[in-house]
Amino acid sequence: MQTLLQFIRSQPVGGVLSKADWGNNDFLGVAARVYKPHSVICRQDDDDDRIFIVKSGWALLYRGLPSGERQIIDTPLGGDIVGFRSVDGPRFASLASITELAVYETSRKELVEAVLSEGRLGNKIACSLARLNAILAEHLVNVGRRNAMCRTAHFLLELDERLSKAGLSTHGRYECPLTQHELADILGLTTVHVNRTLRELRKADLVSFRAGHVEVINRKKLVNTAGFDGEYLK
Amino acid sequence: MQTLLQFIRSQPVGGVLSKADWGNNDFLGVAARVYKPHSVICRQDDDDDRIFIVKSGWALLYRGLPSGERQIIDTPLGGDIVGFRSVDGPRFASLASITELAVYETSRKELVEAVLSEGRLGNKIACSLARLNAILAEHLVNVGRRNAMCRTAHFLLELDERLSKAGLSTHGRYECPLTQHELADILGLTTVHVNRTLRELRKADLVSFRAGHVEVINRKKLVNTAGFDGEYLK
DNA sequence: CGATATGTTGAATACGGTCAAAAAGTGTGG
DNA sequence: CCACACTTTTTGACCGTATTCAACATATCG
Repeated sequence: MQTLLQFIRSQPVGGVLSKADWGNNDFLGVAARVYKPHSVICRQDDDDDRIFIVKSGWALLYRGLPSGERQIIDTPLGGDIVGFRSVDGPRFASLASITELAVYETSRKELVEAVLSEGRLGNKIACSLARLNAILAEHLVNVGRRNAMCRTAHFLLELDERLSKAGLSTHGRYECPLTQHELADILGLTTVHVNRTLRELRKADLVSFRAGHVEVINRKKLVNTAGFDGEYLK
Repeated sequence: MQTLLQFIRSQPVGGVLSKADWGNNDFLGVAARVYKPHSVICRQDDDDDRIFIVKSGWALLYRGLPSGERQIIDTPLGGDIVGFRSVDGPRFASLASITELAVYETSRKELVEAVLSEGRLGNKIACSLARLNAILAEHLVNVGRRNAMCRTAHFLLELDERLSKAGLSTHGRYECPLTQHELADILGLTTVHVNRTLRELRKADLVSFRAGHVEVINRKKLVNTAGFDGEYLK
C-alpha cells in the first residue's frame, strides 16, 4: 500500500526526505479520504482547487463533450497526482471512482506553498507530472496511429506494467474493474467494437479479458502486435 | 521575444524571481542555441539528458512507430519545456525544428539540482508541465472523440490561441509552417484526408489554411463546430 | 424476482484510408 | 532565366475498419 510519504520518498527522489521532515499523514493540510465505488469526486468546470494523490483503488479521469460523448484521459492508480493545473480556474476534467478509492487531498494553494519552500517536493511533483506526460503521449500515439487490435493490446499491457509495480499484477494476471464501455472511452472506440476486438485477442491467444480478469496468454506475441515498450512508464 | 528569464518570471509564478536571482542567459549552465530549419535536435531512444526550452520558432515533438508511421505529440512553441522526464533513460520522442529554432538547452541533472535548491523554479516547472498535460489531454480528446472536421478546426483554434499569446496571431490570422502531411501526423489522419477536410472547412467559410497562412473566417461557427474552449491553454 | 447494467452478435452504413496519378509550388544549378 | 528534381497539394475511384442500429443474452443487484 502506497502512502503519501512513500510517494514523496519514491523514485526518482529516492528517499531523500526523512519521515521526520514530513510526518506521515498530516503533512501540508493533507486529508486522507475514502470514496465509495462510482462516486464523482470532482467535476469538469468546477472551480475548486483540490488536488488528489491516489492511495489505492481505481479511478477515471475524463473529459465530457457537448455531444454527450466522453474521452477518458487516464486511469490514475496508486501514487498518481490528479488535478494539478498551471493556474487557478475551472477544472477541465472530471474524476470518478470505479472501485472504493482512497486518496490524499490537498489544495493547489497549499501544495504550491509547500513546493516553494521545499525543492525536493517540487522535484517530486515535476517528475510525477513528467511521467503522466509520457503516459498521455503514449495514449495519443495509441489512439492516433494504432488500429483497434494494437490499441487494446497496448493498453492492457500498460495496465499490467503499472499494476505490477504496485504488486497488483503477477505473471500477467490482474483484476481490472473497467467495463467494455469504459474501455471504449479510453481507447477512442465504440463499446461494440471493443467487444469484438477483445474476442479476437482471445481467439488469437494473445490476451483474455473476461469478467474483470485480465490474463496475458502469449506475452511475446502480444508485445509484438502492440508495439509495446514500457520505458515510458518509469 | 521570450527569454528564459521571461519564461521563469511568467505566469503563474508571476515575476517572483528578480533578475539578480538568476542573471539573464547564463543561469544553470543554460546554453542558448539556434537550429536550422528541418534539423533533428534529439532522437527517440537516444540516451542523453538534455532538456530544451523553446525561445522562438516552430518545432515538432513526435514518436515513431515500428511501422514507419509517426504521431506528433506536440508542436512546442515559445516558453514550452521539452524533454523533461521523470527518470534518466532513453528518450521516447524525437524533437525536430520546422523553422529556424532558438532554444535554451540544459541538462536534467542541472535542472533537477536547480529545482532542489530553489522552490520557485520547481513550481514554475511543475506548472509548465501541468499545462503541457492539459494540452496533451485535449489532443487525446481530439483524436479519440472528434471527427476529422472538428478535430482539424479545434487544432487550428488551439494554434491561434497559443500564438496570440506570443503576439504571433492577430484577428485570427497567423503564419503556420506545417505541411498537410505534418498536420495529418498531429491529427491522426492521412494527408489525403487532411487535404479534403481543409477544403471543406474553407468551403464552409469557417477557416482557411493555404500556403502557410491560416485565417479564421467565422470564429463563432468555428468555435462551435470544434467544441473549442481555450481554458486548458492557460 | 424484476429491473438495470453489461456483454454479445448480426446487418447495413459511413468515415476515413489506400492506391494512383496529376497539378502546383519550391529550390538548385547551369 | 530556364530546366530539372523534389516536395507538397489536389483529385478520383475503390476499399476496409470501425460505427450505427437493433436485438438478444447474461450478469448484477436491490
